[in-house]
Amino acid sequence: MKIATFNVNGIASRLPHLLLWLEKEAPDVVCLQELKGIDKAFPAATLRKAGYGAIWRGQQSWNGVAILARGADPIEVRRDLPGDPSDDHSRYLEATVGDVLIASLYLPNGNPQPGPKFAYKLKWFDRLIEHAQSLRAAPRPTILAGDFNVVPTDFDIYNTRSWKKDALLQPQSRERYRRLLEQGWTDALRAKRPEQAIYTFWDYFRQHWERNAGLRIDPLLLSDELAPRLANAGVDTWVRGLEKASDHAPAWITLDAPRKKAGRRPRT
DNA sequence: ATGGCATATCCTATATGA
Repeated sequence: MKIATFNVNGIASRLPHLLLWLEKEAPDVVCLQELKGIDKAFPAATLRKAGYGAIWRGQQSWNGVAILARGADPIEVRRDLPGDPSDDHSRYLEATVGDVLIASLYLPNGNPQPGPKFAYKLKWFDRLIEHAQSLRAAPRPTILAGDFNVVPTDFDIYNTRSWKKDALLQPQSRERYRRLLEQGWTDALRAKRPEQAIYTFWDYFRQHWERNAGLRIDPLLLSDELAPRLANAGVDTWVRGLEKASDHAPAWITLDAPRKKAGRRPRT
């Protein structure tokens, strides 16, 4: 089973890339972020023709998240992060696909900092930590995937020099990410490739892609029911190299089939 | 300290992103 997350930076502009990638890599479940369009503009029929059922929560111009499933329809569990009824950004969507609970999330960027946007980011992060804790309380295979807008450590960026004051590297952001992981989530790509420089974002400026000057900000977090099943993990960097690409590339994991429960084996 | 580029929209200009 292959599960991926991809910040498309505008699904209308990126639809050709999305379809090409789906066809080539055939992920079973996909979390999308930054749809940047209203619900009515979501290309559900086109994705259906490509073999994917979908749920989505759009928004005019900004944000927007979706969950796709190959040959299946994700069953929506929630479309809001709890904790602030006044928050109307489309940044969180949660569904079940088979026996897996999966969340597609787009954490606020938070720049410039300090300021109201950074305060919103930290508050949103606190709400995520609280909700994630409640998810951990249930014994169910769970994945949190998306654009977390945090560079977890200095190893997750090509060079910190011009990013020291950026919201993505602030101690407050990193401390929250660490606190989230401490609940018992496994950062799949880092767990699988502890010594490797892995990036999922290369900004459009200053030829960052050409220089592989990237950031790793699109993780997939696994609950402890799933961590032992982690088989492989990677980034489809070829998508970032396409003409008119998103500034993010899809990140993915593969999971082994669940182990048969001991004692349930039929006698031969 | 600024800007480089890309996207979307109330589009010869502005807001947002990371």
